Amino acid sequence: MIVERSAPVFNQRGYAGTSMSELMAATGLEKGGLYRHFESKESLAAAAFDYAWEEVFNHRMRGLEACETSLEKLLLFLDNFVENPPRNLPGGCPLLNTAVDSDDGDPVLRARAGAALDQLRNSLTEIICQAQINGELREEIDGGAVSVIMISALEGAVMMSRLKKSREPLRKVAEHLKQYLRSLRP
Amino acid sequence: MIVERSAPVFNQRGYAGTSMSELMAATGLEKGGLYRHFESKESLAAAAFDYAWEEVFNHRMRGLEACETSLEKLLLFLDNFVENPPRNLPGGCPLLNTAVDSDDGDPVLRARAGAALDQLRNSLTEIICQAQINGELREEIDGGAVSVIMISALEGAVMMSRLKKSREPLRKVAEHLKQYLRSLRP
DNA sequence: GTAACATGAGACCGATCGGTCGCATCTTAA
DNA sequence: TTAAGATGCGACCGATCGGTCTCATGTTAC
Repeated sequence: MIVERSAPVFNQRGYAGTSMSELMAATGLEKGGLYRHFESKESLAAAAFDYAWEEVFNHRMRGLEACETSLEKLLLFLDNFVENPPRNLPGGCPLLNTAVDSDDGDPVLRARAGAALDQLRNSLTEIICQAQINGELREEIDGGAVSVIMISALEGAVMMSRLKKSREPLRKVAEHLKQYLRSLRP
Repeated sequence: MIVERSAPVFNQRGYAGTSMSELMAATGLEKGGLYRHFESKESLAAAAFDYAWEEVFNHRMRGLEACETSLEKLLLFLDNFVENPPRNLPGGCPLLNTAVDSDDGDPVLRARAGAALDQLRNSLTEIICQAQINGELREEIDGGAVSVIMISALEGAVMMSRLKKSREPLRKVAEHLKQYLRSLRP
């Protein structure tokens, strides 16, 4: 419950921008209650990120196992990405937020973000690889490069969409990526 | 000079993560000297962002006026983007950093980031539009959408490259965008 | 019933936060 | 030479920071 209620605060305000008193307000606990379960603000932030990322990752992967083809999985992934994120997790993508927040700072959070990126990249690469085996995508394409391109474009679009408070950038990028994936068919 | 020396600190550590004492150390001034020229930390951060963005924007646009065709301008823009950024401005792209930092927070910085994004998007859209007039790109493509796609992919790649401390994502994305632009020729 | 443990409150800590202000010093122009 | 303005120092302010500790109150097992 502490992690669940802290995650949105960290995700919206960033690590340095979040104070223990805000976490006290969000959880309804006093300082002693919080430090009973976490030895530091940093370890709570790490746990909150892990929780937030799991939520977001599962949301993006929802329903993929029901797809008949690997290409459909990739298209559904794009739809999931553009769709409203879990409403209990405002503040945008935790991976983007934490990566930008920590890339010159906290090594603990930075490592968490790096692991999350690896997980996402590996998942996409695996689907693309399977699509190649199935003959849905050309054999000569580099699955790793395609997933880097997809993730970059989507995360950059999250930044733009949030800054402009408009889903338009995300939609345009997802549409472009769909077209791109179709262009990779044999 | 204050702005010049403060900009890298804000860019690396973020707004909330930067303290006045760090700015004092970076500028060599005491607190009184700083507040003589800026009424608050926020107004200094805004000035520092404007400076940082101008540096980065100029760096990305460097040499474009010497290109013979508009398509060459777009390709040079991509090369500039991937190339090492101004060495006096560590911490990655100020637009990405400030957008992610402020999208749920400080409205002053948020507005600055929004204006920077508009400037970049308009500049690219204008080049694309000119390329269409020149017959270098097909007429039916949406220049605004293409610039959104380019910026999204590049900024997302900045996040990945910085998190992984590797230029590979940026290079892959730039290569993909070059190929994408070529596919848009008549 | 009671001993052992888990949980949380909240007073307290030194350090640091962003910000103010009076004063000394420097620069400039007449 | 000197008056006026510009500049910067650094002590100082109250508030808040992350973190600790003691003590009271559950909760559980025997």
